[in-house]
Order: sequence, then C-alpha cells, then structure tokens
Amino acid sequence: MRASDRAYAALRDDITEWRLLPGTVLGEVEQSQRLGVSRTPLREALGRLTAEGLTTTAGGRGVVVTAVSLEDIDELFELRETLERRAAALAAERGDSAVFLQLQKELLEAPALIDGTDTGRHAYYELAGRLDAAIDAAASNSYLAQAIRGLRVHLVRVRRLAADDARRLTAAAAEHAAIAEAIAGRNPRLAEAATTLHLHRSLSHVKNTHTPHDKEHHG
Amino acid sequence: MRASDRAYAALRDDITEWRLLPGTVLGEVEQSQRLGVSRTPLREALGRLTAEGLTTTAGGRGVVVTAVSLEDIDELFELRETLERRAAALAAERGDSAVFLQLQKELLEAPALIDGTDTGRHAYYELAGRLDAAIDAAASNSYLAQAIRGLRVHLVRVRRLAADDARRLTAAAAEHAAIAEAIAGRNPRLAEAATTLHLHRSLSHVKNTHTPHDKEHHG
DNA sequence: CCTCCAACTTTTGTATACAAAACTCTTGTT
DNA sequence: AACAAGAGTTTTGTATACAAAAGTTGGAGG
Repeated sequence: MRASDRAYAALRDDITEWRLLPGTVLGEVEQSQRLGVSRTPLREALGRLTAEGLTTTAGGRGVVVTAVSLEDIDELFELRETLERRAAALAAERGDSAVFLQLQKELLEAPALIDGTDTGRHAYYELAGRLDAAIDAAASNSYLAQAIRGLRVHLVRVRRLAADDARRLTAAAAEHAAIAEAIAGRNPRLAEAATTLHLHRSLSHVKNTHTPHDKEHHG
Repeated sequence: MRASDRAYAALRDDITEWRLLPGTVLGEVEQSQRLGVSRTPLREALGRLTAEGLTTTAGGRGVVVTAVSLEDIDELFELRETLERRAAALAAERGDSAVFLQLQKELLEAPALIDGTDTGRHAYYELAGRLDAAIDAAASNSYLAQAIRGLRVHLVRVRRLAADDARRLTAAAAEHAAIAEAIAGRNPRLAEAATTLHLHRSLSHVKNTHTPHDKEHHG
C-alpha cells in the first residue's frame, strides 16, 4: 500500500471518528511526522481530503478540519434524499429482483443480529452497506454512484454523532427492508417513497440525539 | 498563481477542448516538461483531474484521459436532471424573485446577442452561466452546489461535441427564460418542469449533432 | 514456433533540500 | 496608547534526487 493511501486513510478515519475535531489545523510537518510519512504523500492525502470537503485550506494558514453544523446536516440530507431517491427508482427499473428479494429477507431477519453490542451493530452496518452497493450497481449510473460516494464520507461522520441504539437500528432495518421490497417489486415510485421515509426518520434520529457537540477550534 | 494551478487549468482545458483525446496517456515527465513545471505540482494537477473523473489511473501505466461514450452522456444527463431539477425547485422556494426576473428579461433579449459569431455565442454562455450561478446561490445548499460543479466540467466537454448553432442557442435562451420565470414566480414544480424540458432538448441536440467521435486510444 | 523467465528500461512513488510566501512579533512613530 | 512598518520565523510550494515497482524485450528451453 502506498504511503499516501495510508496517510489518507488514517486522516480520514481520524476525522470521521472525531479524533481530529473541526477547526484542527493539520500542519504538514506535524502530521507527516505523526503518521511516519514524508510531506509529499501527506500533501497528496490532504488534497484528497480537501476535494472531498472533510478539510479546507484556510488561505495560507494550512488546512483545517471542516465543521459540521446543524445547517450542514440539513443540506447533506437534502442532497442525500435527491440522490438516493433517484438511485432507488433507477434500481427498481433496472435491477434484478432476486438480488433485492434476498436482501429483503436478510433485512427482515436483521433484528436477530442487533443485540446492542458493537459486533451486532457492525454486522448490521455491513448488511446496510450491501444494500447500498446493490442499489448503486442496479442503478448502473457511474456518475450518480460517484456523487453518492462523495456524500457517504460525510454521512459516516454525522452518524458518529448519533447514538445508534438497538431500537433505532431495528427500525432502520425495517425501513431498509421496505426499500428492498419496493425495488424487488420493480416499483420505482414506491422505492422513492420508502427511501424518503427512511431518510426522514434517519435525519430525525440524528437531530434528536444530537447533543450540541463542540465544533470550536481545537487546542 | 501556483504552478499546480496552472498545470491543472492547462490540462483541464486541453481535455475539455478535445486537444488531449481520450486514451491519451499523460506521462508525468512528458507533461511537466511541456507545461514548464516540475513533477510535484504536475502530480497534484493529475490527482485533481482524476478525482473529477477527467482522467483515470490505468494501474501503473500512468494516467489516461477518460472516454465519453454515448452511454456516459446518458448517465451524465440523468444525474444532471436529478440535481438541476432539485436546485431549480429549491431556488423557486428560497430565491429572490427580483434576481430571476432580471435574468428572465435578459434571456428574452438574448436572441439579439446571438448572431452566429463566436462573440455572440460567448456572450450567451456568460448569461447562461449567470443563471446557473444564481440558481446555485438561491438553492443555498453547498453540497448540492458542489455536486453540480463536479458535473459541469464534464458537461463543457460534451458541449464541445455538439454544434451549438444560432438556432439551438436561441431556443435554449427561451428555455432558460422559462426556468427563470418559474423561479421568479416561486413555483417549484414549474421550475422542475422547465428544467426537465430544457435538459431533454439539450440532450436531444447533443445526440443528434453528435457525429460518432473518435474515442479510441491516441498515438 | 510458442512459452516462460530474467535482465533491462521506463515510469511512478517517496524523501529531502531549497525557495517563496504568509504570519507574527517587535520596534519606532504619531 | 494605538498603529504601521519591517525583520524574523514558521509554513507552504516547488524542484530534484533516489528508490521501488511495473512493463518490456530478448533469449533460452520445451
């Protein structure tokens, strides 16, 4: 694995896991020493993060970790709804029913996996990720898929703000199952509606459990 | 201006203007010498282009200019419709009517500008760009705006394939005026419909005037 | 004649040294 | 005391040298 890839992955994880808080300035020498790479691959990593919007160049003062305000979350979900509704509708038109029937089946059985432990939560995230990937593949629009990928990195950061307890995860599984069912049934409008419902509930959950988190400058 | 910015702008223009054809391999030493910069800023430029999708890394064989197939154009416009419909609807909800009334007025007078010369075409593109910018600003969703910006670089490349004659430009001005009117009238559904109509006509024009362009490997 | 392996060549990836620009702190003046 | 100008310091931007990896070509063996 390339040094720039390792630096990128490490920084991205540090940011999405809120170990590097918004406002933190990422000095090139400091971070390159911390991650054990030279400045060249580190700069490449910072460039990627900035292109994704996880960091921003503060005009000569180095790159800083971007904040995620309440307003950002609203905007994020506004775009997410636009993109994922379309992806779900396209998947319903173009997808293979068998794939989504199988996913629906697994999602209906998901509550058995969700036991409140980290293992259970991780197992569910993996399953939800498989549904996302299946929808992207079925929509078969590489530009749409890329736009959604660009959003996801922000969404995992937001997800870390919310307390994903067993109750919310169980409800989310049912919502996901409804999406899979609509796609398997080749019903684009229903797939859009199910997606809207899921995202609305997801956003409500985030905003309800979102304790006014510190987003001020670090250090 | 930084050397990496110059290299990026030069390469991006060379690609969108079809001076660097799809399949062309962009060797680092070759391009850095051609553009008069060292490899370091050139690599940064290539990284940006690859993130945007104008180039792709062909596994160890360097980065190559991506192709734009007929299928790509369909996918591009599919995403474009999704994003711009939403942006127009949000602009109709949130925008300032006066701004769009003024734009509508200018767009209705645009046929006078369009005389078939490059100057006339450029003047119209500038006006259409102002409408796009006004919609982005009125939608006031930075993530949506970023997604649309990511598309535009591909769209200018596609536009270069189409013969934008005076007749098409005049028709496009009327379509744009309809969008501006709908937003000024604070009618989101009408703004979406006008956007759909414009994009449909725009896509049809591209596909009709699109002589099967060479997209094979260069040299 | 085809295939596989190895040395060679080319190209990318990384480290470091140097240049330039931006920020900061001091100092002098109003 | 407040502000501006300038030297110093820190940080980013660029160039180049070196290392590593991938591709290619030539030759030997089947």
